[in-house]
Amino acid sequence: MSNASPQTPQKVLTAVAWPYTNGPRHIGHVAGFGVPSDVFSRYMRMLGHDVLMVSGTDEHGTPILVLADQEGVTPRELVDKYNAVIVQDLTDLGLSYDLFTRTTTANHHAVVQEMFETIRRNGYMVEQTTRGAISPSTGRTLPDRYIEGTCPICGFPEARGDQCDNCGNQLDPTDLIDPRSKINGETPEFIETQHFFLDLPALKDALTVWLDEREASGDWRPNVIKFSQNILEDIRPRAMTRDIDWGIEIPVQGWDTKRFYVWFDAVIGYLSASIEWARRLGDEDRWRDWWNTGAAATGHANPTATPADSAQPTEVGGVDEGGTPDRRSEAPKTSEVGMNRDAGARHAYFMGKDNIVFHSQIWPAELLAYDGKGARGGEPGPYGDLRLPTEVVSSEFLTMEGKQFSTSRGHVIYVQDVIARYGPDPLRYFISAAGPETQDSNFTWAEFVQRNNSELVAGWGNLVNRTASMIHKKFGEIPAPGPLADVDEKVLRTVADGFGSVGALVGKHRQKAALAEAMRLVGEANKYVSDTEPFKLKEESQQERLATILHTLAQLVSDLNTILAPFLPHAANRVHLVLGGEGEFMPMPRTEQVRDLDDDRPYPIITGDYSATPRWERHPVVVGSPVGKPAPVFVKLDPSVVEEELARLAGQHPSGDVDHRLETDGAHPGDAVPTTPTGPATHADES
RNA sequence: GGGGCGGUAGCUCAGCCGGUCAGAGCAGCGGACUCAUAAUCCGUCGGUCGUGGGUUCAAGCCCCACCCGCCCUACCA
Repeated sequence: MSNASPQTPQKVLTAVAWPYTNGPRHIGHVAGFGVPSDVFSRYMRMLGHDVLMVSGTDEHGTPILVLADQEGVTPRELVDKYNAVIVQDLTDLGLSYDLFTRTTTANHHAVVQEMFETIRRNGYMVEQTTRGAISPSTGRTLPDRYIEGTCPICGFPEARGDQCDNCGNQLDPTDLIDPRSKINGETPEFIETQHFFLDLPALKDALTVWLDEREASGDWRPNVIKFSQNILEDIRPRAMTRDIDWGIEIPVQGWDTKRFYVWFDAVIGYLSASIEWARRLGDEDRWRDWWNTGAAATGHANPTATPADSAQPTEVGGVDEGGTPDRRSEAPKTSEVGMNRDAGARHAYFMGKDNIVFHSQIWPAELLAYDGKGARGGEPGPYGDLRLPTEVVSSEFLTMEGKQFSTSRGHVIYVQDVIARYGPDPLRYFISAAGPETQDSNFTWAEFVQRNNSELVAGWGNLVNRTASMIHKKFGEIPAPGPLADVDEKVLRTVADGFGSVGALVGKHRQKAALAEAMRLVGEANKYVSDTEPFKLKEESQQERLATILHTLAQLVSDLNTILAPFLPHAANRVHLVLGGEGEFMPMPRTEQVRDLDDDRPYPIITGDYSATPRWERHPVVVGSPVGKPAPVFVKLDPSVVEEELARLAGQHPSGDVDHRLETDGAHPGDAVPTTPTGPATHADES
C-alpha cells in the first residue's frame, strides 16, 4: 500500500543542535531543534533507513563561568546539574536520540584535539596576535558584549562593547569611555594576546563549491542558502581559542592558559558523539558508515597523525553501500568537496536560526580543513575523509504571547512544566502544527488549548474513541469484513495515499504541511463514519455490513496512527493498545546512567533501541484482536487552563531588566548572560 | 550602519518558477446526526494579500521607496 519505502536503506545522520547547559529547556528551544529533528528521525527509521541521531549538551564557554559564579558553584557542578535537567526534559518529550551525550566527556575532548591537530597540520589553523579585553581579576577573556561604557559617539552611558543601542553605531570596546565589565563592574584590561585562527579565507572556495552544490540540490530552504552564501562574501579568519580556564585544552606547548572557543568544540560534537555511540556499541568504527565519504577513506589516514587517545581507527570501518572507492591521496581539488551527496549518506542538521552560521560555515570549514580540501591542500587525519552537511534545517523563533522568551524576566514556559501538566504529545502537536518552521511563530495558551481540544481531542482522539467504542459494543474484537463497497475502498485508498503525501512533506522538512495533510485524512475518516452511519445498522441482516464498516474503520485508525506516529509517538502507543495491539508501537528513548569511557566519571545519556520501529506502510489490522471499552487517548482541557497559565506566568519572578539582544532562543541561547547590568544579582529562577 | 527573513480573513498560517491564488484550520453563524471526551458531518459569513509607486496582456507573487517585526553583524553562545 505504501509507496514510500526505500529501495535500499540509507545512512541518515540526524545532527541536532547542542543545548547549552544554562538552565532547563523552554518550549522555544525544543520547537527549534527538538521536535522537528525527532519527527524527521522517526520517519526516516520508519522508511527503513539507518538513522543515527546524536546530540548532547554544550557545556563550555564564558557564560557557564559567569552563571556558576552567580550560583556559587563550580562550573563542573553547574553543568552537571543542568545536563541532568536537560536530559530529563528531552527524554520526557520522547526525543529518540541514539546518543545524547555532553561536551565534557574525555572522548569529546580527544576528538576535538585530533580535529585541531589535523586542521593545523593541514595549514588552516594559524596563529595571530589580537587585542582583546580580559577581566583583570580572573584573567579570563571578556567578550565584547560583557563590556559596557559610555558611547564615544552619542554619549549614551550604557553602550555595549560591540554596539551602541542608542545610536546604533558599531563600536570597538577600546573606544568606550569608562568601560566596565557587566559581570562584576571592574574595568577591563585590554591586552595583546595570541590565538589560533581558523583560516576561513583559505576555505572560501571550497565552501562556495559546496554551497552551490547544496543550492542546486534544491533541498535547502532558500533563506538558509542565501544567508550562507552571503556571509561568505567577506569571510575572515576567526579566532578558535580564548583566554579562559574552562574548556578543552589546546594540545600545543605553552598554550595551557587558553582553551578552545566553545563553538569550535561544540560543532565537533556531532562527530565525537557518533564516535562515542560506536564505542559504546563495542563496534568502534561503526560511525564511519555515516561519516566517511568513501570506502577507502581510512586507508589514507595520515600515518604520522597522532590519533586521539580514544576511538582510534585501526581498519576500514564501514563501507557505504553503493559508494565508490575514494582514491584521493593527494590534495583534492575544490571541485571534489561535494562528493558526499552521492554516496548514500544524508546528514541533516537541525537548529534555530541563530545557529546557521556555525553550521553552514564554521563546521563545514572545519570539516574541509580536516579533509584537506581548502586552498592549502592537505590530507585527512585518522578519521578519514569526513562528510559535509547535506542539509542545514533551520527553524525560526517561537515567541510566547507575542513576546520573546526571557528566562530572566520570567516570561518563559519550561518543557518540563508543560509535560507534567499536559503530557508530551499535546506539546509536540502544537509545535508540529504551529511551530516556527519557516517564520517566527507565536505560542499562546489560548491556541494551545484550542488546538488540543478541537484538533487532537475532537478530531483525532474522537475518531479513535468512537471507532473503538462501536467495535467494543458490537463485537468486542476487530470483526472480519464482508465484501468491500465502493465507499470503503475509496476511503482506504485515500488514507493509504497519505503515506506518500505526508511522507514526502516530512522528507522535505515541511512538517507543518505534513501534519495538516495527516489531519485532513483524519477528517476523511470522520466523514466516512457520517457517510456510512454504522451506528444505525441494528438489524440482523445488516451485521455483515456493520462488520465491514467497522473493520474498515479500524484499518483507517491504524493507518492514521502510523502516519501520525512520528509526530505523536506516545499517543501512537496508546492507540495501538486501544485497537488490541500488544507492546510498544513506537520505541521510546530512555535515560541511562553510564560512565565516561575514558575517565570513568558518571553521567546520564539518552539512548534507545529503535530497531523495532514499525514500517511506514499499512499494517493490516488483525481480525479477532480484542477491543475493550476505550479510555480517551487525549485529555480535553478546560478553558480555565488559559487563565491559570497566564496567571502562573505573571506570577513568575523576573530577575531584572535585560538586554534584548542577548535573549535569543536558539539551541545555544544567550540568555545565560548576566541579566542584571548592576552585577551578579539573583538568578534564582534559572534553577 | 550593513546583510537576511517576514508583514495574506477575528486568530494561527498555506500560497513553488507571475496567469481559477485570493486559500486552509480554528473561532462565528445556520443546518444534520447521535457511535463518540456536547465530539462528528454539511453549509455559510469573512481579506482592496503592510504603504506608495513601477514593469507586464496579466502581480501577494517581479522592481524601487517607505513603515513595522525578527535574526545575523564574525571576541555572545
